[in-house]
Amino acid sequence: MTGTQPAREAPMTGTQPAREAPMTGTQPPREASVDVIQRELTAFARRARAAAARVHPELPLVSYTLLAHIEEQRGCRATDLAAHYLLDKSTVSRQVAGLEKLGLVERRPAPDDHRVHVLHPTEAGSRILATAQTNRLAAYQERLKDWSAEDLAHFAAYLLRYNAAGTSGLPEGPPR
Amino acid sequence: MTGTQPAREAPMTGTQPAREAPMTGTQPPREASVDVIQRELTAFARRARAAAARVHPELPLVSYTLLAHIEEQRGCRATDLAAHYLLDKSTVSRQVAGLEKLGLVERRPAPDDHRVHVLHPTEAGSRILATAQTNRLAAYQERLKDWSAEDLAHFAAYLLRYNAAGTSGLPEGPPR
DNA sequence: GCCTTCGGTTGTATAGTACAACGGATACTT
DNA sequence: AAGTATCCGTTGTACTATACAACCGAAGGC
Repeated sequence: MTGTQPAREAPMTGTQPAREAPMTGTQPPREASVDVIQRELTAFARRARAAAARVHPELPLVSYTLLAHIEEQRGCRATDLAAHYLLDKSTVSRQVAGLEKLGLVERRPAPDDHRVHVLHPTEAGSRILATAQTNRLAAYQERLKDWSAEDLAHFAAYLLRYNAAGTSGLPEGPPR
Repeated sequence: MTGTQPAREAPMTGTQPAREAPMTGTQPPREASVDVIQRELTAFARRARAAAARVHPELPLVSYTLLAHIEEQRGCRATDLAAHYLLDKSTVSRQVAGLEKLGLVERRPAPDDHRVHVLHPTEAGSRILATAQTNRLAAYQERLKDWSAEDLAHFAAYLLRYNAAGTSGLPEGPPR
């Protein structure tokens, strides 16, 4: 497959030599870069589940993610989770129910609005989350051990920037 | 680290000046960067399925991915797909069966080894893949429209570099 | 006080996936 | 040559993740 550690200045793979633009500025063609980004992010997404299962087999991927978000937000509603991860509320409902049954989160009725359940990690939830997070982080550290601090910072910034768009507004696509 | 990470919303977003870390004790925020990377990639993975469904509702995410890989490789075996995406061979077998039933791939027995099926996209497969790819690319173009060509190239390079590690060797984790 | 909206649950259906057991084919060893 | 191990793939079974639709109860608007 993609050999090893391709030079970071040559992002175009696939079938395009992208030769048609001398471009004077050594600009790697926008479109080729976008194509690579698309492909690589997709490949990552496809592997994510299996990777997560290896890193923290005790906590399924979705549970981990939702629990992490709950803790991160210091309590949130199911609807927030659904919006953040583009999930149906029924999915979130069941996930949360599962987490509750496992004793990892608790639902507190909101005092002002009797409809909402504010979700909080329990003691056990925080604990298991912490260890999962540790394992996870260790795996990433291992994988990224050859990266310079500068590259890491840049990569992180790019990912943040990428994800920052479209987490709430659903900018694209029909309502399916 | 107990659950909550230290610097979670990293101060750097967008295009950031990439100053050389002064390195003198203070902060190569390596760990913080890795944490952000971990978090953001996970968030992306969680949204990928829904996003894919919006972009090309006709072709399920997995089918799309596998088909794309088949075409990209100009024919490959089921085992290659399994290795590349960390999937069980049974999963791949069923996925491929589905693609075949849809008339999108065909299995040709390899002449030299009678065990393997070499997978190739059919005409229809290439066609539907092309349109899906177009939609997908358009969505990414839209999302990344504010990025400079340089940033795109860098981001693409980082993703390639990230994914290049560990696609084959399974460097981490016990066999569960 | 109705109707609407909102947050959430439950019913039902469908992908996607893993693991285990197996079958057929090839390769390795003696 | 025979026997064994190995590899590629399929099938049986079970479970997770997910969506959509129908629903319920609580707020809110008029």
